Amino acid sequence: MVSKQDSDWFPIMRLSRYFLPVQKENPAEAEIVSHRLMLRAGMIRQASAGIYSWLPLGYKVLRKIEDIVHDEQQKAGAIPVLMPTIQSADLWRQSGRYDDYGAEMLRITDRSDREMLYGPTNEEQITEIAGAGIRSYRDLPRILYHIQWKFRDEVRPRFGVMRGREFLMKDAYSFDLDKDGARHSYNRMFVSYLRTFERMGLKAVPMRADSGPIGGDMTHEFLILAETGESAVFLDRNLAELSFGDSAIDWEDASALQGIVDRYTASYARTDETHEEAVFESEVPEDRRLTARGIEVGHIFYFGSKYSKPLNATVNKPDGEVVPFESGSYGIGVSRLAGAIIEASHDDKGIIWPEAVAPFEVAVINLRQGDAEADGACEDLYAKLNARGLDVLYDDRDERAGAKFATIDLIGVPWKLVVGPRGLKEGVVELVNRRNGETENLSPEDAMNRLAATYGRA
RNA sequence: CGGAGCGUGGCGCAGCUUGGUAGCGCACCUGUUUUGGGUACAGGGGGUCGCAGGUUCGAAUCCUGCCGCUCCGACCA
Repeated sequence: MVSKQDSDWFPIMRLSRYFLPVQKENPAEAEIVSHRLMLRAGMIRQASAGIYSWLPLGYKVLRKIEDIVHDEQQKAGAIPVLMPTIQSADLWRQSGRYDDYGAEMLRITDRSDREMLYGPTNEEQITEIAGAGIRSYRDLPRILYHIQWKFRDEVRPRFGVMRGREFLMKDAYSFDLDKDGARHSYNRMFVSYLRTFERMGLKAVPMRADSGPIGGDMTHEFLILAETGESAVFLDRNLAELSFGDSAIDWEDASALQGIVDRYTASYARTDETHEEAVFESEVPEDRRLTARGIEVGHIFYFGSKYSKPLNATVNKPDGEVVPFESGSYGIGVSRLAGAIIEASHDDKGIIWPEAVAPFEVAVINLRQGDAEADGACEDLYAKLNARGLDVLYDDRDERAGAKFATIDLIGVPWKLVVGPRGLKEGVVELVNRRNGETENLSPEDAMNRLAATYGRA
């Protein structure tokens, strides 16, 4: 488990002083459940088509998702950088994509009539950076990544942040001397993705992607299984049951990584784009054939010297030969994940956040605001939970119990600590699990210990 | 890009056909009441009716143009 994040950025919170514009009614424009819930829970507000502001609650979730992605990228050996959103057209002319990319690319001219663009992706830019900074085979391999806003002028933005025009993406780029090295880098990212999504409480399955003009087997999409997914997916049920748990990984051991990748790619798993029914039926026994829907949250591919060649990003080999980098790129839709997690985890009351990405880890609910005993007990719990490193929201609004439960359930806090005069007379508070509704009456101390243990805090 | 539709307080909507100076529910404010899963009553604040032009004594309503947004389909983290 991650430790409580960024407490300086996200100070402890009591709801009476927070900014949480929740709505009782469904916005008319929101068709899918994650979009509806994000609007109702006050996570986002639309600025224009496919462009959103992230309000405090949504921003907090986004940051928690980012934290996990950062952590897993770096564990896998990738190095963080930050490239600009605005790029010069020149680089894109060199790679030949300035004309190829078409209307999806937002083009801008500055005051000197220079042609600029709001980056839809960063292959050109990172290749230029790597080319300038890496001269020798001794400097390889390297994987650089950043998490940055992208803009793609989609013809039809929809589904809230699931397909916005502006979106936050983690994109990593690998640089290797040869194809074997590139495969190792590819496998690092492959395994990193499995861990990343698993940590977020998601079941993401790698599926063979359309390899396009480059060809080869080194391209996979990672899809979360969710009823409302955009793509139909076909897979061996066994794949959906694989998991890492806590097992350690030796990222430098190329053959070990290859073993993991092989295990996850041994069984049939494809989207409707590459699906072949005959192959599906011959490779997967009938009782293991799973047909479902999925949301694409990651995409990795190897593209060799597609960019290094035209951009002249080269490196010296031991024998003095000068060769272009062998590269791949590896994307995770960070802002999309916020929506995708909700698609995969909600009920009719609202969002059910997996603990690792929940905006708040526990909500203290005061059933009788203004009652001296209840107020005192809540303040005490609030202070102590904070001191123990838990991300706690105290619902201290002067509202009835029902309104508090409705709000807290809507915004999906995984645990509720329910405090009222009645329970306090017996010396207990209620610890309620959002997902299954299970309730336990515990002493305040026991309840806090239980929460700390759940989140791996002292 | 092809097809359909919608813009009226923060949200959900009615009013438009048949022009007469804007209404309902939620939310918000005040008071009373209530208090262990969205209390009840009373009072109240808030809207250039997307924008511009036109017709008319008078336009949310009719006409023209523009802008914005959504949905279905083809394309993508």
